[in-house]
Amino acid sequence: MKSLSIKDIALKANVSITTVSFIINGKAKEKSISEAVIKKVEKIIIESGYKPNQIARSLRTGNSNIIGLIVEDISNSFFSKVARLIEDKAYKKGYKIIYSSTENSVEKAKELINMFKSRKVDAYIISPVAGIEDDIKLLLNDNKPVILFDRNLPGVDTNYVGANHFTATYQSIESFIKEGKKNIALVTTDVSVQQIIERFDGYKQALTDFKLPYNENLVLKIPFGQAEEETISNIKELFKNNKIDAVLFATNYLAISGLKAVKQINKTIGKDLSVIAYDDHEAFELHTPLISAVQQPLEEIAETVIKLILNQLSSKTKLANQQVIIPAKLISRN
Amino acid sequence: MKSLSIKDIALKANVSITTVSFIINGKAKEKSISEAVIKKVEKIIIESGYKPNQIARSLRTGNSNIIGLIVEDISNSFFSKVARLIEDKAYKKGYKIIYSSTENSVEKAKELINMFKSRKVDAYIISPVAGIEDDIKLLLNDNKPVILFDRNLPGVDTNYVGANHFTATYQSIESFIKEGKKNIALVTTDVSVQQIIERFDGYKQALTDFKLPYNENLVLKIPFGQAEEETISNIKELFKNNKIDAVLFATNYLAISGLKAVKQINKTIGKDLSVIAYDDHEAFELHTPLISAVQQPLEEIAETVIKLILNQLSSKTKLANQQVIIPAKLISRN
DNA sequence: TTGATCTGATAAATCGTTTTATCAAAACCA
DNA sequence: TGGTTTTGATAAAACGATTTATCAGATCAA
Repeated sequence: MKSLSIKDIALKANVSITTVSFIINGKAKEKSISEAVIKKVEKIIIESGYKPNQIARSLRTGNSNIIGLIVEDISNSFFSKVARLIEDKAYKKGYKIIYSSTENSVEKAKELINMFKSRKVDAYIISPVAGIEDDIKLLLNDNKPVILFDRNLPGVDTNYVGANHFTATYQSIESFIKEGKKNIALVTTDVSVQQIIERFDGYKQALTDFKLPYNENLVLKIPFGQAEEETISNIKELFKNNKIDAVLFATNYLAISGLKAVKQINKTIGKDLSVIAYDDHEAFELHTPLISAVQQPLEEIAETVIKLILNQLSSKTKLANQQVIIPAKLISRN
Repeated sequence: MKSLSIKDIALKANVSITTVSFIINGKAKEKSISEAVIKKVEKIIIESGYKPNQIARSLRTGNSNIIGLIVEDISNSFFSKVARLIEDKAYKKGYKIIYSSTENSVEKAKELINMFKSRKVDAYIISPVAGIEDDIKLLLNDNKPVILFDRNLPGVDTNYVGANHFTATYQSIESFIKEGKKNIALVTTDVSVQQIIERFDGYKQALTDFKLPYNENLVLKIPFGQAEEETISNIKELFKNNKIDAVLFATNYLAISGLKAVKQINKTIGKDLSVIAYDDHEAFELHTPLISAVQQPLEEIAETVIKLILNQLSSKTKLANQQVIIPAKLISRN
């Protein structure tokens, strides 16, 4: 059951391999192949169901029509939704996406980059972890388009698409304060990636601007990858040990654990406790009461990422790097 | 910035390309290469950071160490979670996964299979749509391992891993009946894939066995891919036009839409309306009241899929096809 | 001593494309 | 007419690995 090669087609059509190749690649006109030959070869290709071997093609041309997408965790709904949108849009332009999760491990991220590199992907979309700056610089030296998204990597000069995490966080805290809240907690993760830091900074800045004291006991940093039960018990501790009347969760999975924690202790969300989650989730629209959330414009992020990539892939000259900051918006569900 | 090739390494080490290749592939002993040469070449490889070009390797060997995973929709949490588990497990065995979504389109599914085929993936994990039977048979003829999961394809003789949808549905309906419910609705989709049909059959069989009439007005089939607002309004209609005291949602996203619908009309889940969702979701654990759900054992499914694949990849002879049915369990959260 | 086996290594074919260089014949031009 | 350009097509090199066949010299067995 060997699959057909261009050679078989050439044989059947009684022309050379070169001719077939030109026809396949739409260079027939340019290379002045006669109409009759084009027709004949095309007919044979269709009838035989011949599909060019992409591996051989990639080996020769050095590109693959594949874009590599590296995210933190494909099972997180934020990433899976963005991935799906990116996939759709890329697909329409003839590009395929292959994705993989880093789980925030520097080592795995490096391995993935190497894997993609040895597969000759044409471009990279990366939600990076700190520590892979040099690997990314290598890609850039290699003239491969690299778009960072969701979080930037200070020290790497490339394209970035992300939401305005600082402002969105600031506004969330501001809204708590305007409700009259005074003891505002932040539940975040311990990974030091830029978007998490920005969220932390937005929190602190809002407190300062509105003349509330910053109390580090109200900031809980959950280790990334920690089992959920432990996270829930950490959060219960937080509430037990402190007087808290509002809480911002810096990621949607933390908010989910947090809501479970709140359920287990005797707190009711509403008057005595306000909650905002960062990154929306179906659960928040269904929760009783509804949970407010900071919503990143997924569609717009995906669209921008793809646009930047395609621009670069189609331009022969190196384009100026762009930093696209897209506003995130607080969806108040009170 | 050309990347290094095996030729460069051979040159530097002053040996032949063949020798380097043997060393890279661990055949040095077998091919009786001297210890000294092995050491020298390995040193150069490490120092130079040489990584073999996988494309060239694939072209020559015909395989890729890549497994293709085709799901219905990667942004559905059931699939993204299974995908992530499969990815982890495959990764540990040196295989990479590339995934893509079919969106239940026959055409897109065929295209994806072709894309994977022309990339020479070593094996296929597919959550199929009806209509791609012939394409799958071609893969099998080609001696590529194919594992169907989540839903089987009658008429294709290959491996299958999935939950016992019939029994789980039957038990769900049975539990409604034991609560004393008499007007039990089913909200499902219009796609005629096996797992959906099984769920439907389980529903009907349970009604029959417990001597309840089957009323087709109580079965709502939502077109796949329909906008959520419309789904919600369909479900509201269902409740408006019928006396319903229990409802089984055949997928988690339908359950989410359904819960939103219930929220909008004046129904309260509890005494007057019981709800079970098929496939669990974070939202159900947080909902007030808690929502019961049929939980598929994701970990076990992923584990079994990978095991079947690896067995086949490592065995030279064709193994007998296996149909692994894993029990799904009803998590009662009342 | 001679033929056989082992040791250590390599040259060259191969995988299936794309692309460059080349060529013969026809058409054009002055 | 003879030189130049166009037309229509091809042969062969290249991409970067793996693998088969081959080889010279050393060792061994009888």
